[in-house]
Formats: sequence, structure tokens, C-alpha cells
Amino acid sequence: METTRINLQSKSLVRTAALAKAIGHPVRIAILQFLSGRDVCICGDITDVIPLAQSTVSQHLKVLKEAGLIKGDVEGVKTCYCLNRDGLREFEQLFSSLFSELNSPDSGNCC
Amino acid sequence: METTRINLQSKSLVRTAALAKAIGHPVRIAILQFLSGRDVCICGDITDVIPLAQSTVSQHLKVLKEAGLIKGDVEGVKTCYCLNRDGLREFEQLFSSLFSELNSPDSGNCC
DNA sequence: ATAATTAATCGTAATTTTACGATATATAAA
DNA sequence: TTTATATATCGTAAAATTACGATTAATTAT
Repeated sequence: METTRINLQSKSLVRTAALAKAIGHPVRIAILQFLSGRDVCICGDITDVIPLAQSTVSQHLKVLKEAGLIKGDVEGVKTCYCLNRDGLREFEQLFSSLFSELNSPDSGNCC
Repeated sequence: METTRINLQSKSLVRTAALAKAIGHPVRIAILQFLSGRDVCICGDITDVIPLAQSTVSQHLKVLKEAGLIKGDVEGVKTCYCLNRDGLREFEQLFSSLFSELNSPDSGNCC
């Protein structure tokens, strides 16, 4: 048969999956959307609009930050969160290349 | 303050998150890529190229199928899996509108 | 100096995910 | 009919996720 095993450790594979996982929750997408709708860095207002405990929102923010999708700057007693443009760009690129791969003409359509 | 609570049950929000979650694992992305690289419907060859137990691969296939990203047709003793074009299109659309939302000009870039 | 405020972190419980081997089921081959 | 094959499902264990309230740490206000 001689089928080559797939390398599950491929950099872009792992990174794409991690980014997808990071936005794989309604609350986290909502946070990104909320941040995008502001031209000023908002901070803990996020907690006000998300109907969850402060600690839970903080956890979701951490996930987004660790995935590189948002940035957070401490400003006094508050923390200023905003979108991470670089992370979003990377995300968009990885996804568009994934989609173009999945849409390649040699992809069958038998079912 | 008068801040409007975010509706976390929004159809597209929930659906986008579910799709993202479905591809939020390297194995599942690898399966999609493998399926796209074939012009014939392959079946259990997936199990051969993924270095995981058959039952585990089957579970991942189920996740992808339930998310509407692949289709599976039983053909005799084998099962023929292939990409679900409609699901992928939907995915692409939801993601592109999410990205354009996140890239809107009024989105701040203060950090 | 003390009190109030913001937000992260801790501890915890409930649920979900991921992986495995074993088993069941259904078809095809002998 | 019996045997082999492919694949789904079951049972289970370990780990991760999600949510919460309580606490802590840091800063600002009194």
C-alpha cells in the first residue's frame, strides 16, 4: 500500500487547529466582535456585556490572549484589551490557504 | 451605563463557534486535507494514514460529520467519506464575514 | 493610612474531549 | 454456512474545558 503517514505535528496544522480552537466558543467570538466595534481600547466593559461571571470572562480573555488574537495592557487598576492585528492576519492567512486547499479542483465530489 | 448585553445564542455566533470547534483539532484538519487531495471517494484509508487507533479516527470522523463538514456513505462493508461542499461553503462564508467584521475600519488599534 | 475598585488567580465541580481496547454489526469472501 | 473484513459503538480512563465564588494583588480614591 505504501501510504505515507500524515505528520500531525506540522507547524501550520497545529497552529491552525489552535487558532480554530481558540475561537471555538461563542463567548470568545463575541468578545472579538465587541473589541472590534470600538475605536478606543475598552477594558473591563467586556464583563458588563457578557452575561457570565467576571472570572469566567477573564479565563476566556486569557485563552484569546494566549492564542495571539488579542492583546492586554495593564493601565493602572484596569486592563486594556484590544484585537491583535498580527494574530488576526495570521489566522486569516492560515484559513484562506486551508480553504483554497480544500477547494482545489482535484478534490472529489462523489457523494 | 446602559450597556446592552450580548446575545450569546445568536444563530451565526453559535454556528461559527461550532464549526471552528470542529476543526479545532489537528487530526480533523488533517482528515479534511486528506479527503480534499483525492478525486475518488476514499474510505477507511484514513485510518491507515492517521497514527491513531481506528476507534479514535472514527470518533473524529463523527465530529466532522455532525458539524456538516464531511459526508459518509456506507458502501458495502466500507464507508465512503468525502468533503461536504455545502458545509465548507457555509464555513467559508461565516468566517469571511467574521473577518471582515473584525477588520472593519472603526476597529481600534490602540495597543 | 484606609477603603474601594479592577482584574487576575485559586480551588473546585460538572461536563466534554480525547484516546484506547474490546465488542458488535453488517457485508463480502471462502 | 462459516470466516474474514471494515467500521461503528461501547466502556472507560485521563485530561481539558467551562463555569462559579472566593481570594489576592495592585492601583486609585478618600
